[in-house]
Amino acid sequence: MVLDAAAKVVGTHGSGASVDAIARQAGVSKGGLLHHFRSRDQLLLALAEDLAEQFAAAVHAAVDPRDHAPGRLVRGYVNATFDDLIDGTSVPEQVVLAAALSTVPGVAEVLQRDKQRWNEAFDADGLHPQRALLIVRAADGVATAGLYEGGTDPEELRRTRQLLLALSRQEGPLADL
Amino acid sequence: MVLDAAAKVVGTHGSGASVDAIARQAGVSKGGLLHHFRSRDQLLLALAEDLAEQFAAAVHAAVDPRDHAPGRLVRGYVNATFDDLIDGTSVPEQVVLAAALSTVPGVAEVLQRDKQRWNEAFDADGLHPQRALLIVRAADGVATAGLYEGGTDPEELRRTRQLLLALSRQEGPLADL
DNA sequence: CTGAGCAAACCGTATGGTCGGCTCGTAGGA
DNA sequence: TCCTACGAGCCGACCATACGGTTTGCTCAG
Repeated sequence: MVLDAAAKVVGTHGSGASVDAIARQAGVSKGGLLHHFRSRDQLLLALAEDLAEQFAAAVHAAVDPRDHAPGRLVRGYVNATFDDLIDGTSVPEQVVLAAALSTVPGVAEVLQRDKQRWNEAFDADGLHPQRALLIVRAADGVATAGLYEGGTDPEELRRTRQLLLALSRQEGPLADL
Repeated sequence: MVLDAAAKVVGTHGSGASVDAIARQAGVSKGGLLHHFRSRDQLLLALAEDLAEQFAAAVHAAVDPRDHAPGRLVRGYVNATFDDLIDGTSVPEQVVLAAALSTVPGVAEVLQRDKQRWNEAFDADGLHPQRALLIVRAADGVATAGLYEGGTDPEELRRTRQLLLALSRQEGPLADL
């Protein structure tokens, strides 16, 4: 798809990626590309929305259908994040993309709305809010950190994932830890 | 300073910020700016290095000199992150910058080396490695998340900070939480 | 007098966006 | 069934502008 090509180019060349470059990667001409997206900014905006959608789909796909305990969405979030972090590179790519795109007009609002939706979903997930927040933020942090290195130790990733999952299976506040 | 101006422009306009724009923000001409930095890429590289340095200085300044217990550096890291997250906006800005710059040739290596140094420093901090990792990644995640919203609830930030600090004052593995 | 610091004009190139035209699938009339 | 008209999708040439980097020359401290 066109947006996949855009994601690849923006991921490697930053938010300043040229329409030419994206079009070439997508196998179309610049004129053809701008026939679908009125302008470069609209293209990047569509990319941001697609990104958020893709990640949400990955999370919901990672939720265990047999899991009905509180925190199931949090566990899906953690698993989706770490899955892509271990064998693919798509999540860190998404982090770069989100950050790179955050300077494009309109994208900040999209990301903000998306984050708001996540917060509400976590609130409805049954876990103590602070506990859910800590777990999700830690997963975010691991994904962000995964950006800067050639690849984190897979064994460490596995342990961290297990720890976060274990934390999500307890309830109540974290204050007494 | 010139790099501060560069940080501001790159933070708002992305890694594609023009030399002109940075020069104007810094109050010098493009020619004058390129007199100090051979090229645009060198300027952005210097910016990345300065960024890493500034953050490291903030962390070390946030370490309580009377604190000699294991995890003191982790606590400094947490405090530095949350301090800037609450009253300034410089840390989220640093996150945007790091991500935006990560596509600039050479910057990825700088950030990677910096991250490696942090890992070593945390290893020498006396805390159980997995515990330190969780705390630091959670702080990173909170900083990253702070990007997308107009501002997280300060009270929630305060509580999260206290939680992370409390976690850093216990020792041993986290498995039994 | 000299050289560092800076400004401004300048150059070739790359960019975002527009435009005329080409191709082809298809609706519809005979 | 055949022919025609049409419109969506796409291409490649084109234009004005903005870009990175170089060069020239001014200013002023030592």
